[in-house]
Amino acid sequence: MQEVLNDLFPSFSKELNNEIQANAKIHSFKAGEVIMRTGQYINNTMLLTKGQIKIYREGENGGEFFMYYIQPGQACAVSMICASKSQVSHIMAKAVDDIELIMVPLTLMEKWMMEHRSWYEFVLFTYRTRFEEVLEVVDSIAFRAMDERLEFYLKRHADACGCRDLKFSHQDIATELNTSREVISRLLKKMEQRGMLLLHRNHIELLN
Amino acid sequence: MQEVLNDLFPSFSKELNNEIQANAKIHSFKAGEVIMRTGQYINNTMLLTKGQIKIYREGENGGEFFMYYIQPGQACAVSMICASKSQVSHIMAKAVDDIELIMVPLTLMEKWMMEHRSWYEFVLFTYRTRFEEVLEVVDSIAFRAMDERLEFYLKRHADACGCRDLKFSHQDIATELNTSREVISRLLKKMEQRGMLLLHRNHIELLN
DNA sequence: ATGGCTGTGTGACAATTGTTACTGTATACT
DNA sequence: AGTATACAGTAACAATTGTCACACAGCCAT
Repeated sequence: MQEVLNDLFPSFSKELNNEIQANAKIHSFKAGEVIMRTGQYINNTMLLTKGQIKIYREGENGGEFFMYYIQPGQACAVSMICASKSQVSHIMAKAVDDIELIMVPLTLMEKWMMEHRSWYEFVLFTYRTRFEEVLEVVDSIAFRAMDERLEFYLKRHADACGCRDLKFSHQDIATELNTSREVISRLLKKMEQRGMLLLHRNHIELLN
Repeated sequence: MQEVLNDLFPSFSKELNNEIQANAKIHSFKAGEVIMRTGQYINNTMLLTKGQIKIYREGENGGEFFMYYIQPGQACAVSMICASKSQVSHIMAKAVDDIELIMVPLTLMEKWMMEHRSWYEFVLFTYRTRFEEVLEVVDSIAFRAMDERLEFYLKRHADACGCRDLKFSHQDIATELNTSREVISRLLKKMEQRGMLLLHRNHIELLN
């Protein structure tokens, strides 16, 4: 675990690393598993060490609106914020691929805030970047029409996987943008005609 | 100031109150003044003691999308998050009426996190509630059509002022929801026909 | 190969939202 | 009082988005 921590969380102090190794547990989830449900009580802060997590906001009618990715070396801001009072989660987290994460009990999470400057800074950095990311999401839905939102969506996923080949069906995208498949098909077709991408079955190839 | 602190921030410890009185400055703004601009550097955390503040997200084309209110006894979460590294603001804050606030230099804000448990809890509480509030905003635009968003908007403003008479023009509402006046007029008219409210000039009276 | 399933393409249409244009009416100002 | 201005109502139309219906192609299992 020492190696993983040094690699992915280089800002953590030696003492903090020792505390983590002494107290935290490693969990793993299979691809597609739901890690945290809306309404579930949160008792741990999670540090992601392997794989990717997607964070969704759930609608009343079963919608799953995509908000952001969590990458290795990052933490779940919601689990940190809620942790302080064993609050209920307002989001849903799903494993994209097989993942591994370090679970820190909330009591320690709080204790370390006082004792370890590097932990304090990490937590605040996490808060800040997630807040900003959610603000960008607000932007995209408050100010932009579906065509631009789709571009924004594709771009973020390409950034997340670091590749130009996205393995989604049109229905997947429609669900995560809370619209219908036909709308996505139409808009993708237009983007293909403009030379922005190539469409394949279950797979979109970004150009340019 | 002691009295104001006791009244509006009852959770603060005596020692914290003393520190605040020794180090913080009181500022005031007139109704309608912009307190913080998008892109502006943040060097202070702000505690509101009088009046109300509205927080907006600004669009590229000049839109002012309303996100939430700050009430007396509350703080600006963005200024706390950004403060830690003198970051740039991603939101715009405007005084609704004449306001007064306590300005805390960011260096102290950080120092107190370590030294005063009541400050630490206050900051985390602020983060958490704001994050949740923004998530609700995401909900409203991601999952709901304009009629429901308008209801949500009116409800929040009625809660904020604690009254059933909202002194807005249709244009005000349209701007803050990033739509056009005609759309708001149409929807308000329908709501009036359903007996949900009464329309007057520059003034909407909620019923029920 | 056959049949069944999922994913995609498309047309037609409905509903919502955005835009333009033009009223009239209340309010503020001189 | 008379004028200018901001506000509100509304009709007509455009554009976008949502819904329904159906065709067809690729893939998998038998």
